[in-house]
Amino acid sequence: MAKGRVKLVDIAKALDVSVGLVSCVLSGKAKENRISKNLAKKVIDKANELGYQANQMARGLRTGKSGIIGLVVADIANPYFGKMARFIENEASKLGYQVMFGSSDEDSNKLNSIVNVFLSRQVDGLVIVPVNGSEEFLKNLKNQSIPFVFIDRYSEGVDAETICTDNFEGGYQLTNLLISKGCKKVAAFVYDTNLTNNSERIKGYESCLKNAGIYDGNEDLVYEVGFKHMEQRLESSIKLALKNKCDAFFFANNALGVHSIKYFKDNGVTIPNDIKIVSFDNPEAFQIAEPSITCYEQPIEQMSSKAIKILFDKLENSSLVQNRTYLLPGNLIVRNSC
Amino acid sequence: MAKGRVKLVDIAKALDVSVGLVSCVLSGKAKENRISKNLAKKVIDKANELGYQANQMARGLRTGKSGIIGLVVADIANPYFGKMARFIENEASKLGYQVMFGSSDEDSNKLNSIVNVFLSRQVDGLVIVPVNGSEEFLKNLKNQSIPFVFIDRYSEGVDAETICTDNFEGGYQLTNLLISKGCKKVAAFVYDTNLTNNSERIKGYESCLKNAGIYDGNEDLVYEVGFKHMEQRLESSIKLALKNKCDAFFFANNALGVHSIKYFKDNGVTIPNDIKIVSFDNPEAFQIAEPSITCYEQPIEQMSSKAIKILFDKLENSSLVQNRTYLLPGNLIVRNSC
DNA sequence: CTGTTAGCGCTTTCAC
DNA sequence: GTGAAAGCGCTAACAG
Repeated sequence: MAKGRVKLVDIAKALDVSVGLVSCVLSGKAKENRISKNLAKKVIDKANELGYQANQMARGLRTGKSGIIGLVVADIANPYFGKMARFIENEASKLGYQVMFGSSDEDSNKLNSIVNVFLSRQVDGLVIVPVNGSEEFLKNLKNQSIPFVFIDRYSEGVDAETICTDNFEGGYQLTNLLISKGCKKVAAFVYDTNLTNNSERIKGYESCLKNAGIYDGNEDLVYEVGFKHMEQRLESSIKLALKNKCDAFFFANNALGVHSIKYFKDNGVTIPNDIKIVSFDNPEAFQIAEPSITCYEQPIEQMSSKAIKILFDKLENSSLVQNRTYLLPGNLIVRNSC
Repeated sequence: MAKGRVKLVDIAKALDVSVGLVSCVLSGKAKENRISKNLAKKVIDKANELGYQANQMARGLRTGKSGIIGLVVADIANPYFGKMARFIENEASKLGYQVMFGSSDEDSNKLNSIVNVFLSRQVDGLVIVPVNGSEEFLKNLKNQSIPFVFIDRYSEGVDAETICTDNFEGGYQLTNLLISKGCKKVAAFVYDTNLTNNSERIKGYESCLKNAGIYDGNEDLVYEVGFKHMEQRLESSIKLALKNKCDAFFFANNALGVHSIKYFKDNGVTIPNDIKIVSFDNPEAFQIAEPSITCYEQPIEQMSSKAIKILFDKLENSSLVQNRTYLLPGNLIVRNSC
C-alpha cells in the first residue's frame, strides 16, 4: 500500500473540522446531514487539492461492501471468455464495481479454491462458469449469503439463476441446415466432459435428426473427444467418421471446429465437396477459413449484460430470487462450408 | 459481504483462548511465538470445523497489503491481451495474489481512471499496457510509492521497468524474409496512433529496407491506418498500395493482418502470387487462412512472467529499481504467404 | 507460552 | 450544523 497517502484526517486537520464531517461530505451525504453548502465546498476543494482518494479497503471493512465482483471463467485466454469478461467489465464499471477474475481450466478443484479466495476477499457477488464436479460445492454456496449467477452453462442439481445460449436450438438449427442440403449421415463431435452446454447442443442435434427421420438409434454418430490431448483424439475421430461414410460433420464448439479445419487443410479433404461442416461459436478464424464456416454464434454481449443485471438485482434485493434459467437465442451465420 | 461469517473471535471463544493467539496460529506465526503444538492444532482444527476464512479486507487494512495486483490492458477481449492476462494470473496466483483487470481501449482518460480506482482499492502493484497520452499521468505515478511495470510497449519519457517484444527485430526479420523472396517494393500498414511498439516495428522494417538498398526516402510506403473505423481505412490504403504497384505488404499487427485477409478473399487478390504478405502477431486465424500467413509471434508467456517477476522484485525490495527495458525475442513463423 | 490492547481508515450513530 | 466516539475484523507489540 502506498505510504503517505492523504486520508480523511489530513483534510480534516487542514480545515480544522472533524473527520466525520469530511466523511459525510465526501460520500455525498452532505445534504441529508444538513451541512452548509459553504463548508461542503471547502471540504471538496481541499480534497481535490490534496488529491484525496478514499481507501476502499477501510471503507469496505466498515460498510461490508467491497465493490468487487468475482468472475470465474474456464480460461480468460479463450476469446469467448475474454469477450465475456470484457462485457462484464463494462457493465460492472457502469455501476462502480471492479472485477476480479480467475480461470478454472474446467477443473472443479481450481474453481472451488478460486471461489473461496474470492469470498475471503469479500467480493459482493459472483459470476461463475460452473464446471463438472463442482455441484456439491456450489450447492453449499447457496448457504452463504452471497449472490451469484451462473453463465454459459447450468450446474446439474444446483438451483440458481443461470444465463445460457439456447444451446439446444443452436444444435437443432445447425443440423437442420445440413439436412436441408441433403445430408443423410451427420456425425457430431463433442468434448467428453459432461459440460451441460455441450450436451444440450448434442440433444438439439439428435432431436433434429429424429424429426427428419434419419436418426438411427443403433449407430452412434456422436464422437466424444477428450478435452486433454484434444488434437490427436479429434483427428482419429475424424478419420473414423470419414471411414464410416458420414457426409457431414457437426462440431459442438470452436476449439473442435477450428482444429478440424487444420486437419482438413493438411489432409486434402475438400469442404464442402467431400464433406459439409457446421460448428458452434464464431471465432475470427471461421470467417477467414477457405471456405468460410457456417456456424451458430453465441450472444455473448446479451448473456453478459443479463448476468450482471440479474446479479445486481439480487444484490439490491436478495429476497427476489427466482432461480430461473434464461435461454438467449444465438445467431445462425450461413457461410460456405455446407 | 456475507453475513454471519465466522471470524477470529468466534473460534477464540469456542476454544476459550484469545483472538491474538488464534491470529498467530492461523497466520503461521505459531512457531516464532512459541505456541504449543497442541494448542496450535486445536486452533487449526476448530478453524476448519467452523469453516473459517480470513477477512482479507480487515487483514489488508491492518497490514497495508491487499494481495491484489492491478492489470491494465488495452482490451481483455483481444486474444493477445487475454493470453497475457492468463499468464499473469498464473504467476500471480503462485504467489498468493489475485488480479483485478481493466481495459483502456487505448484511451488515456480511461487508463488514468482505471489506475486511480486500482490505487484507491489499495492494489499492491500494477502491470500496465501504457497508452498514448498518459505519459504525464504515469510520470506522476512514480511519486506514489506503488510499484508498477509496463508491458507490451514503453511510455515515452516515463522512466520505468518495461517488458516488450523486440519489435524492431521482428519488423526487421519479417521484412528481410520478404526481400529474400525477391520483393522490391514493400508497403507497410500500421495504426496511426503513436503506439511505441508499432513504431519500433516500422523502424525495423525501414532499417531492413535501407540495408537492402531499396529504401526510397522520397516515396512513402508506410500507410497509417486509423484505429477507429480501421476496416474502411485499411481497405482504401490497400487499394492505394496495390495501385502503386507494391509487390509485398507488411502488417504491423494482427488486427490489420486479419482484416486484410478478408479483403483479399473478397476481392480475388491471390496470395502469394499477386502479392506477398507477412504480419506481426500469430492469431489462430493465420494458421487457418489459405494460404497460411507468415508472421512474427510475440513471446507472451515470457513477457508476462518476466513482468510479474520484476514487479515482485520491486514489491519486496523497492530500492532495487533499475528502470531497464527488457526486449524479449519473438518467433518468426514461416508459412505460405510469401 | 498466552492474553491484552491499540490501532489500520473509514462510516455512522448520537450528543451538543 | 458540527464534533466525538464506537467499531468493522484483523495484526502486532507488549505484558504477564
